[in-house]
Amino acid sequence: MSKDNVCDCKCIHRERADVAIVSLKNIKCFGELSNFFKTFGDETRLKIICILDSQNEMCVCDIAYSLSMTKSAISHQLKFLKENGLVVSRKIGKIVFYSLADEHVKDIFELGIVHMGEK
Amino acid sequence: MSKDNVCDCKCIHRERADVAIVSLKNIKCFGELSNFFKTFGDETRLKIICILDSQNEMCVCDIAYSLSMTKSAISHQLKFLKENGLVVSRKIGKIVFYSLADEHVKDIFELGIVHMGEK
DNA sequence: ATAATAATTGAGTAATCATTCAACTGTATT
DNA sequence: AATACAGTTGAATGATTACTCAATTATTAT
Repeated sequence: MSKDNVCDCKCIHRERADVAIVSLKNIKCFGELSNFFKTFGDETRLKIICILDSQNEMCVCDIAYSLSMTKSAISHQLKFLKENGLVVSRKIGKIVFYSLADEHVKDIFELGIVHMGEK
Repeated sequence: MSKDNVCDCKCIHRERADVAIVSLKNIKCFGELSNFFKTFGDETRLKIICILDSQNEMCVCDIAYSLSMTKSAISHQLKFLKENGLVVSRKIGKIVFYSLADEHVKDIFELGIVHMGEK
């Protein structure tokens, strides 16, 4: 789509739009940030986060068992979670233990729970 | 997939899995909660949230102009945002003004920004 | 009534994504 | 060396989804 004729409207509140455009320019990381939130936006991944929120660390096997899903499916999702900075892992022998990356992940997850409770 | 043979592993930490299963059972709303987070997980929607975070309220037209997108595309996303409880709207004449639904939405968005900043 | 405009809607499409399946890697045990 | 098992990986597939386009609704102005 061409940038020229992209908005098919006579903008009503030009000043407001200008403020909006400035606030958009202040944030450099919409792509990364939306990926971060997208990671919370899947039921399976959210359940993994819930599990890791209740335990210090869990291996792939335990998570798969707890969710009645295959190790493969869980491993794919853990990769997604790791790539987007929500979990970290450490390997001991054959076993890989996963845990939440930091307090922000806990905070955001728990804020979501509170939000649901208040509806 | 049958529930019986769903996890292809010999579970290593049975006690941990049992704790995990209990913590999963405590939360009734994974579907709704993942939809709530999913709404933050798209670049366009996140920009709309950013805009509404910087202004009390904005009409569809202004948002479309600010993002160089069509009113139709924005309207579809606003519908998604509204259905998942992130925005509210009020109509004045022909114009529909949208704003963030509550403080939780602001909090989660701003927590995300902080999280990005610390990486 | 007619025209103009803000916004919504539904169908269509291309892109993205969650899970499955089968093959594979790395580590420990015998 | 051979076997077993925890975990990963890539391709395939069916489902979901973001945006476009064209048509439509609701409101205001002439």
